[in-house]
Amino acid sequence: MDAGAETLFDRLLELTIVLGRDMDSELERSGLTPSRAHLLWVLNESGPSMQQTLAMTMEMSPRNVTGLVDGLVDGGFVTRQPHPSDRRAFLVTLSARGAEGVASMQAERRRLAMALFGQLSKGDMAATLRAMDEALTRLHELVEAAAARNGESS
Amino acid sequence: MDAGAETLFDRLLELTIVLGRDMDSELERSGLTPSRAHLLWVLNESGPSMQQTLAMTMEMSPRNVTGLVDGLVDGGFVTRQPHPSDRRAFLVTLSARGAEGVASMQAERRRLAMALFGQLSKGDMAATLRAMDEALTRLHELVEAAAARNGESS
DNA sequence: TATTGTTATACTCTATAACTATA
DNA sequence: TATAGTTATAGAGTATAACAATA
Repeated sequence: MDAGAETLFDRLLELTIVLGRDMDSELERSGLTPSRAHLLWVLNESGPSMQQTLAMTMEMSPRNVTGLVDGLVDGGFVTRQPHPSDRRAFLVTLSARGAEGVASMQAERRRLAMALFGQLSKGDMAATLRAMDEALTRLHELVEAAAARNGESS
Repeated sequence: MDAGAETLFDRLLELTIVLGRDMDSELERSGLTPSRAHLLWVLNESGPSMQQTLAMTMEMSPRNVTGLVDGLVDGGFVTRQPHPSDRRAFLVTLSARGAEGVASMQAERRRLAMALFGQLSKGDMAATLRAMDEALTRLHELVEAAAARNGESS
C-alpha cells in the first residue's frame, strides 16, 4: 500500500543506473575503468601503499590487486616502487598522470553534484539528506542482521 | 561553496554502493548474477522473446545474450523454445523456477523500499521524490548534451 | 613458520568478427 | 542479400590454490 516508498525506491534505482553509466563513460575518456579508478582514489587517500594493504582496504583478493595495478602501470597512472624495508613488497605510488586522473575525478564529482543538486531549495536539500541518512542507517541494520543470521563467516 | 550538494551527492553514492552490494548478495542466494537477473526481469515484462529482441532491449551484443541465456538455461530459469515461424530463432521463455526468481526479486524490491523509506514523513518523502526527479532530469540533459557534442555516433 | 606477490586456473560480463542455417 | 544465433578470440574483473622469495 505504501506506493510512495516504492516509487521513491524505483527513482533511486533509475538514478543510480543513469549516474553509473555517465560516470563510467567519463572514466573511460581518461583511460580508466571503474575498478582501476577506485584503486587510484584509494591510493590518493592513503598515499603510497603495499598491495596487501590495498587488498584489505578495498576488500578484494591480493590477486585482484595485482591485476588492477598491472593495468594502471601499463596506463602510466602508478608505479611500483621497491619497499624501503621489505624486499618482498612494493609501494604502489601515484604518478603525475595518476594525480591528474584523481584531480579529474574530483572535478567530475563536483560537476555532477552541482548539476544534479545545485538548484535544490534549502528545505528540499535538507529533507533529501535526512532521507538518505535514514536509508543508509536502515540498510546497515539490514546488512548486519543478515550477517548475524549467516554466522558472521566472512 | 555549495557543500550541501556535494554532501548529498556523496551520500547518494554511498547508498548506491551499499544497496548494490545488498541486492547482489540477495540475487546470489537465488543462484542469479546481476546480469542474468536483469535478463529475467526483462523477460518477465516482455514475455517469451527472441534473443535479438533481448539484445536490443538491454542494449548489449547478441553474443552477450547468448551467454546470459546459456547460464539461465543451465540454472533452470529459462528454456529455449523453437520459434513458431522462424526456424533460425528461439523464444526464450521463463520456467517455473524463473518465475519464482522474478517473484523474489519483486518481493525484495518491496522489502527494501519499505525498509529504507517506509518511516519517512510525508513531507520528506515528497521533497526527496522532487529531488530525485530533478536530478534525473538534469542528468538526462547532461547525457544528451554529451551525446550531441560527440556526434551522436551511438 | 608466516607473509608478499606471483603463476595457474576458472567463471562472469562484455565486445567484435567470422560463420552456419535460415529467411 | 539480410537476419538469428553460434563459434572464435579477446580483455576486464573477480576468486581460490599453489608457489616463490623474503621476513
